[in-house]
Amino acid sequence: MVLQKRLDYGFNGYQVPATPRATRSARRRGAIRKRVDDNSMGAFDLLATIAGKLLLEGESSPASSHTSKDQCAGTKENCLDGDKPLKVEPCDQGSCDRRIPVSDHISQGPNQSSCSKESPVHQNESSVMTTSNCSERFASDILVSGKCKNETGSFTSKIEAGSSGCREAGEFKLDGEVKTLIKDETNKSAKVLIGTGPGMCGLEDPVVWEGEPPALVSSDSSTKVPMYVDHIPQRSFPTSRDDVKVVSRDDDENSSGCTHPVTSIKYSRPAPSRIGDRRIRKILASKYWKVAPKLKDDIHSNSYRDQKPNYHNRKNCYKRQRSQMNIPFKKRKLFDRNAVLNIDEGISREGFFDSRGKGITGDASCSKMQGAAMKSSSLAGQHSSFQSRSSHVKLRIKSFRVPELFIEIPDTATVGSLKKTVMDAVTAVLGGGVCVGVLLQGKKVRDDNKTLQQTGISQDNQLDSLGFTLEPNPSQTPPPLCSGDSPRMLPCNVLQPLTRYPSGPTSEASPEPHTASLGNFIESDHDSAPSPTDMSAEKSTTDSKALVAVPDMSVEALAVVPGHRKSKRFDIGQRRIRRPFSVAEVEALVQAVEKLGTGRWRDVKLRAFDNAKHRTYVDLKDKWKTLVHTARISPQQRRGEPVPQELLDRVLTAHAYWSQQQAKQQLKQPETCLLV
DNA sequence: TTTAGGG
DNA sequence: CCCTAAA
Repeated sequence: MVLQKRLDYGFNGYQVPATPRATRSARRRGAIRKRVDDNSMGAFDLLATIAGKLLLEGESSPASSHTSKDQCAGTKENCLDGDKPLKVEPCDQGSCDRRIPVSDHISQGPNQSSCSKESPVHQNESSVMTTSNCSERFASDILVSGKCKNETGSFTSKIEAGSSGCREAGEFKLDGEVKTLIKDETNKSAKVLIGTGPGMCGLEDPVVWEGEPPALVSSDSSTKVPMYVDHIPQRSFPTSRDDVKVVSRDDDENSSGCTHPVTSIKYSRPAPSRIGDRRIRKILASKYWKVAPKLKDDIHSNSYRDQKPNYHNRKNCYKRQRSQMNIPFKKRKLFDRNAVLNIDEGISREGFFDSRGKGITGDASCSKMQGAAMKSSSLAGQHSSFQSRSSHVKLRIKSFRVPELFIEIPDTATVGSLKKTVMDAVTAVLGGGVCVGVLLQGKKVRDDNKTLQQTGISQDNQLDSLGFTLEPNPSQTPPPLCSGDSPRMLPCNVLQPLTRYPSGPTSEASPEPHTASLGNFIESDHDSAPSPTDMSAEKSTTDSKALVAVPDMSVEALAVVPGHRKSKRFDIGQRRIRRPFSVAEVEALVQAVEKLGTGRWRDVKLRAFDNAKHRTYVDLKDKWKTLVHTARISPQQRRGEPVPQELLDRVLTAHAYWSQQQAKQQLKQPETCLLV
């Protein structure tokens, strides 16, 4: 029996808690999360190998600072006109390398503050700080591309001009495929938000707004064929765009929770980055970057003087970028925790290559994964000229496609903040754990251990068909082969983006400005949000279609992986996004506690937050704890959204009441038990 | 799984 | 919010 006594408590009526549940059969809590970090990955070998042999025409990818600078300038000039809605802001002239231009821009937006603050913080945390050129570059590129797209026709030409300069610099370039992109846009319901001006169209490609809750699925992005600035015959692989679907966890869902005024970025990649929590409302379509990094034979050697410095810079950049990322706290945290290191290192040297390699544990896994996660990019590898020495293969990668990114940003955000957001997203992707995939004649080369010779990559005729892809971190989608848990994956996880849904369970919640936009998503709160897995699957499927070359694998991989993937990788180590309780939620909580008392959090949850999946009874309990604390401290000491004093008073009253009750009950309990 | 608390 | 010991 359960004894419930009705107390006279003034409130609606408190009830004595039912008999302690303690009696319930105890369950084993067993789940232990273990986090495994696995460094060992062989996958990367292949890349490394290639990288080692790649010769970059230009300079090393890291591009010397000056080059980068040039590039920026070039881009700017060429691509941007002042009038265009989006301007690419090149970094300040010389300073490009040093600072992230974006940040500068950002200043305008509310975000800025956060950014600035954060960055330092991160730095401290990570201990790594540096300016990065990279970020800037990316940003600029991206912007440019977007712009380019708008302009389309003209665009191309412009770019080229610019690009030429850029290239030399060895920087990344974007290509825009106008046509394709446009199409995509069409397909997508999305609208470009970013640009305000009519001219904004360019944005479209880059940024797509999705009407739907971002969390879920991005529409399949159509494949796009990247154009290469180079003019080189573009082989376009119709790679599918990676659509990334953001997976959101239930928990993450509510956007309302998002407090970040600024923007949150989600990584499109399903991958496990722990980093991201953010969910995105707006999507940036992935863009293609062009990377014109040039690698020298020796990775080590990249020590060409210039390069070397670059190397460092790059590394720094990445780190910094991370630090800067807007990514919500959680994300950052994740980053920090995880594996930042891994990735960074890789990148630093080789640029993308490394990073990926590192992240990826195994090639095979990667490829598979990639399918699942995103197919990311097609490689633009144009042609590689072929080896001068018998033993070396020269490859020139003209562009990389960036995985699709989802970005959430308030309409009120400034262009500068948008830029930054995009940059951060890109950075996150890169830094987070992009994997490099190698395609040969459209097929993925899975075996990392094979030599170029063995794979045929070194053959002249093959070079043309050699492609590289940037893939989301596999970690998310562990290859079927790997046991789900396989430690390997973990490393990848780092990257895994967390997505956050904007929607707040109880609509009431969303305090944020975005809210309006988010409003649509509210439902997503309720878990309606598709699971990442699903998304990935779909996406992958789509992608696969799009991708001519690599289709099967990806599909398969997807198919296999999907189900499990999410849960595990995702969860592992992932910290839920912070979702401050809204006043309405607090009110509901208080009311429920008044009625049910403390100690019955499950009931409270069921009663008042049954539809708020992201609020667990533990959360409610914790919230109550904090409410009690908050109620006891002076208003000046309180932080966050102010809770009406009235509620706090109720909290104290109820808390006192139930505490007393509990005490009584304890005394009586023995009897009760007997009775029962 | 749920509670209860510390971190 | 997370993590965990206890129940």
